[in-house]
Amino acid sequence: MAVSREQIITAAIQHLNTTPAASMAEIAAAAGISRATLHRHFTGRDELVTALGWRALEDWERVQQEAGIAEATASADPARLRETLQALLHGEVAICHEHGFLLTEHTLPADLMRRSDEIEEREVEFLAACQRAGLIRADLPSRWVSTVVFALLVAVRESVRRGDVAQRDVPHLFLGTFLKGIS
Amino acid sequence: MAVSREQIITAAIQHLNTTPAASMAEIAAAAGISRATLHRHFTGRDELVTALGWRALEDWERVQQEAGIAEATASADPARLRETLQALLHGEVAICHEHGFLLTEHTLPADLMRRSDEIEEREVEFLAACQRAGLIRADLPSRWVSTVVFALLVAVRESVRRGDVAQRDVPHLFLGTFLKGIS
DNA sequence: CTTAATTGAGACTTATTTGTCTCATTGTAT
DNA sequence: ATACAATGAGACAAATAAGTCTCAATTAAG
Repeated sequence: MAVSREQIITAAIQHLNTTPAASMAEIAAAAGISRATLHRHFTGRDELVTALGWRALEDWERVQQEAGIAEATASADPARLRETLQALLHGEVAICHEHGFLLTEHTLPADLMRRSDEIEEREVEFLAACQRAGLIRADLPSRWVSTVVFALLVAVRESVRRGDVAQRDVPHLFLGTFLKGIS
Repeated sequence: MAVSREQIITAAIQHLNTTPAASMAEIAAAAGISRATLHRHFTGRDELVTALGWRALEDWERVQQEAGIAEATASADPARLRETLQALLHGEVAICHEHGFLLTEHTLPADLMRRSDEIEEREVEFLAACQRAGLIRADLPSRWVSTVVFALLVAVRESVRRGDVAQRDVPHLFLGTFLKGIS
């Protein structure tokens, strides 16, 4: 049966998450296709990794949209912001396992990075709205809060990978730690 | 002038932190020595990276010892534990900038990983003592707390690298976020 | 000053990976 | 059944980096 481009991307993400330095041959094998076919879909490794990057951004943006952060930011309504924050963080926990490998990639094209900055910027603005609404301490730089979210997702990823915490406990631990800290 | 093995290690750490995929030639250039000399000190890339790993563990353990976590853990004295926790976290913030590149290395030898586990275990035990003393919430798994520390150090690293927060604000942000969360 | 050790520069081989190409095979649509 | 498209397998060249070696130059020690 034919393996679609999207399926290749999915398989590549999964494999690169466990083996970030995998060769094209390994990735092809992981996707269940030949190396030649992989090269028919993606000119080279760069194009493949770039495609994975765009997929990651799509997922991230989808989570933002499904949570409705733009509308919540505009509304400035504390109750709505709280709901949206919950939804956003839950969504991000759900997808964080797939995109950790991007941390080690340093050859991503400028337009992808620009898009990434845009999406992050939207999140920073949302978090700033949460701060103005009193949901998040106002004495912290919004960008720091955003980076903390990102870092805690790294913690989630690591913990699950090592088996320290059960997958189902993760959202609760994550949210609790994020909001209330550890003391 | 002669460049010592320790100096090479230091230079290699600094360079690999900005360019994790650097070749031996690049590392040699960064250390100000020739490729041949680099190979006289380290049989191969593996041996070099392993040496960097040991250096990182040394630094980590030194921070633990200077903070005195073993004694504090044994004492079970809340006041002492609080002091020690502060010292530990400050020390770890100070060294976290140097060892981020290890995240992308996957060829570290078993004995190094074992040593890493030992040092981490000591930290987990210390954090557990902090929990028993009421400094840290007892409803969180100690290992999760340990991973959160690690993750927040990632956030510190990222924030400083991107220039989002000033270096001098970092310890305060880090400690505040860790202990009290963001709400 | 002389000698020994260390280093730098560069040539060289080897290994790995990438990217291209060909051709036989498989699967599918008409 | 036939023709067309996609795939798999493998050969091949090019690129990159690792690792080894030699030799001249530099440095340090006596």
